[in-house]
Amino acid sequence: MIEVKRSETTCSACRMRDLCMPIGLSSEQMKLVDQMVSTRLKIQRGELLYQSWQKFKSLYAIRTGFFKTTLSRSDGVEQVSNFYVSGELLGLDGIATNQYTCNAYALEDSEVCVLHVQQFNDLAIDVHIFQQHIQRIMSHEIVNDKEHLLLLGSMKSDARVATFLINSLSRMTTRGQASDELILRMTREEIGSYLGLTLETVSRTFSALAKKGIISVDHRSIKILQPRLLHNIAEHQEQPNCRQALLKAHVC
Amino acid sequence: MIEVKRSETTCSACRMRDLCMPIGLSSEQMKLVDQMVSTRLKIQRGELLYQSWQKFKSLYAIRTGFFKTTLSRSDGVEQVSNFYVSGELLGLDGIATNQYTCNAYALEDSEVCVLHVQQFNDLAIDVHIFQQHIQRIMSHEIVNDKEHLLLLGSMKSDARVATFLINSLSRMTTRGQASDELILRMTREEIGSYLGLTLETVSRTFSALAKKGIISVDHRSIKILQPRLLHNIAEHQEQPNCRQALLKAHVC
DNA sequence: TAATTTGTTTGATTTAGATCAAAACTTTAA
DNA sequence: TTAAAGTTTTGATCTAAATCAAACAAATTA
Repeated sequence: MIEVKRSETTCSACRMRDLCMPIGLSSEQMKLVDQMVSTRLKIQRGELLYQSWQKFKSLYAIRTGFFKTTLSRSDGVEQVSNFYVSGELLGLDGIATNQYTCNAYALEDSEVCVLHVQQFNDLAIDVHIFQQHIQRIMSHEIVNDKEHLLLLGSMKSDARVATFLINSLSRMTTRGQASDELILRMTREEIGSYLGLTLETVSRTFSALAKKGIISVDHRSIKILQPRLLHNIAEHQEQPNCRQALLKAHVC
Repeated sequence: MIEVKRSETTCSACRMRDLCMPIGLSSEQMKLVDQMVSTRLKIQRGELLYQSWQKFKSLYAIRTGFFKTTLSRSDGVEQVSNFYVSGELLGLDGIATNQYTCNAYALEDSEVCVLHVQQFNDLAIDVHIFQQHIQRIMSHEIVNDKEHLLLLGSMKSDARVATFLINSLSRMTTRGQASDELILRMTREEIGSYLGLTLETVSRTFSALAKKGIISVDHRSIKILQPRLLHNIAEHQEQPNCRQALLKAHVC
């Protein structure tokens, strides 16, 4: 990506064009977009960026750091719904009803660019390509959620954990350094909550995969030793378990 | 599938304005939108409207009928991801990658309005309000999916079934006739697939609710006798079960 | 540095819901 | 009208994963 020098007031590293902008905007339009994302925000580890039921005011592009979003049950207990890394966009769930429906927590000290929805709307009138791009990101979010639905609705615990590892790794590697090593930013409990499992089951599954030599686990550093086998486990649907919650595809 | 091309007489019941159009379009813009939804399509019970991996060509507004969407696992087995009633929009999952990611089946003889994506894009340039509206619908889809995630990740079987009944009823009643009676269009197996349960568990839960006098079940017709108690079951999170997959909210 | 809190692993036991099985009921087809 | 296929209910049994429990390791604080 080619860096275009821009006026001193702007936070160069957080411009939308660098984060997730598609080609197709004129420099005129670009200028408008850049004006919009001029606000940065630092969030400390453990802090809440936004909360369910708050008025939707902004989208947040993650500059650096790591976030989780959680869904609140009626009794106040929370389930992790997603993890977000730098370059990704937080807050899309707020567009529907003008209220956020998730809680977004920083899992490490982070920095975000703030896209105020007012500016955003004003801009959209001029820059429909930008809006189309947001639409694409939203559709991606839908696709991700559907995958997650499939995982929660039909996969066994070891397949869930394997899928989690594979996805985490690919998400890291697409954003820069490729490797077979994964540094987890979240606790076993948070992984469990995300996967619909208890923390003990997550831990046991890690141990079992390590014993088989498929991964090695050192605290929060996971090394994928046999990616092929890990994929098999993620994919594998055993015959006897095949009925659960699923529709006859005349496979089993 | 029977293609019904339209002459100059508009298919009044399927115009976007009637389905899901917000206020805010000029009659000029309205005219453009109407031109776009000029194609109708009849789909018979059991038929496929679109399929995972097909090229994304259109959105479909349901005029009459009832649909399910399913997600395909790598082994071909399918899980129900949602049900759609008349007035709702199918195909949004295709925008992200220009491929559908679900399979959409008609559960009864249905009719849809076709929104060709090409026209859709041409139009969007002129009618950004329309695009904003689509964005809202997409965000709603995200919110729904998140709710479904919460259900699959943390609710017990009886709460899942109760939630399903409550949501089904409210979805019906918002679209016209209010009542305490619900005609299910899908099999127990499809409900189970949607809820991450087996058909037997769904059936047993219906029976248990009926025995308690909370609902009455007559084949596919369900009457809600004690909505208050049904809500309790949907909401209720028992203390002992509180740990599963969930985060400390210092509630239990 | 020790003390405290927070997170992780591993083992023993329990259980909600899956699986297996079979009868009964509904719909479609012939 | 009967037959065949598809759907639903109910019962008996099994099992994957939850729960309970306890020791241990890391991180944080005093």
